[in-house]
Amino acid sequence: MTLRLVFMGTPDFAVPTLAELIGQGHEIACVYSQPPRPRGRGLKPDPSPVTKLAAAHGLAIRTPATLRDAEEQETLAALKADAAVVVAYGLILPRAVLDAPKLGCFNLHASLLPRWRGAAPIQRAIMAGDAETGVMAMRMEEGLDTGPVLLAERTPIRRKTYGALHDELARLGADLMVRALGAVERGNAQTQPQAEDGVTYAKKIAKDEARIDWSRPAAEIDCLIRGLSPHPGAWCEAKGERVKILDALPAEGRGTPGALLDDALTVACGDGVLKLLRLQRAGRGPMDTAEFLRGFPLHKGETL
RNA sequence: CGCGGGAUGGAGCAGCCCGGUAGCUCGUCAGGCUCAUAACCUGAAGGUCACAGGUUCAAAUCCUGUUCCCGCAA
Repeated sequence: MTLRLVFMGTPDFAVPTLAELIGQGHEIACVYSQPPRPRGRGLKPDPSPVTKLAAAHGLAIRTPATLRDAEEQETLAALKADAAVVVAYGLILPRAVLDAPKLGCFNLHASLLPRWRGAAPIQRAIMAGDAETGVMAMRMEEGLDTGPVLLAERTPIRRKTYGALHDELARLGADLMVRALGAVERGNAQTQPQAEDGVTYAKKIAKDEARIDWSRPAAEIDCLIRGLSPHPGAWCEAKGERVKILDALPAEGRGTPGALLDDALTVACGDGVLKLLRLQRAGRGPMDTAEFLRGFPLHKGETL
């Protein structure tokens, strides 16, 4: 039993799902992804992670800048797919596209909807200090992440970083989507409308959000650091140099916000203190506190 | 050619501008000391200073090219 699918996705988060669908033996009629954009050092155009995986498997690839024009929609409809699987694609799907696949379009979203609809659900959940998050497979509608849910999987956030949670959810999501499609294929998929209460939106991360304001409570800064680690990385300035903080642990204590309370990178915050555990200087690799201090001495009394 | 930083014993760095015996903080090993709070003392091993050319009596250090890593930006 296999389905004829169209896959739409772009970043690393979507890769495990595509890989799993290929592994399951589904027929991938075409893979849609964002066009190669100038990125990285040198601003050289680089194909998206999904594009690379699709290319490695010899799959048909399309990278339109938009799905709004009729010609592109006809091309899609001509594929006569059973279903479309959409994971972090990055383009709005117009009605015509949503209606093209026989069984519909299904989306994988990395949050416990209706909380954190939108672009950066994993980061926002951590930054907000949520106790748990998860992934959901839903049937797509025209609204932004508003469709009825088929399956969900939860996971506690604890002290996970964005990077760790991202990878975990990408794996859980891949498995979830395979199961959801299985139900769809058998015709016994159950869907449940999203709750009307508790809707929040996960806005994209703005660059000025990544700068640490030591006058904020330690617990809040801790969430900011984990939510942005390792990318793009919360940062502060030390000796006029930009330093990313990749991991830290809140503790008891008090002092002038930004002040170092010892020789081991314990920083005073607006409420409580934060022990910096892993950091990275511009141009250098990430390193633990002890290593960092050997090459970049910071002492009690200095201020970040 | 978007801007910029970096490559030095196992780790993190200094030295490079003002060429001339390779240094610091750790780690490792040996011995000593001490029964303990990331201990201390002594000693030792370990580096073709990313790679390839060039300049020079002499290059980690100056010049040229190459490779790799990273920050910004997107």
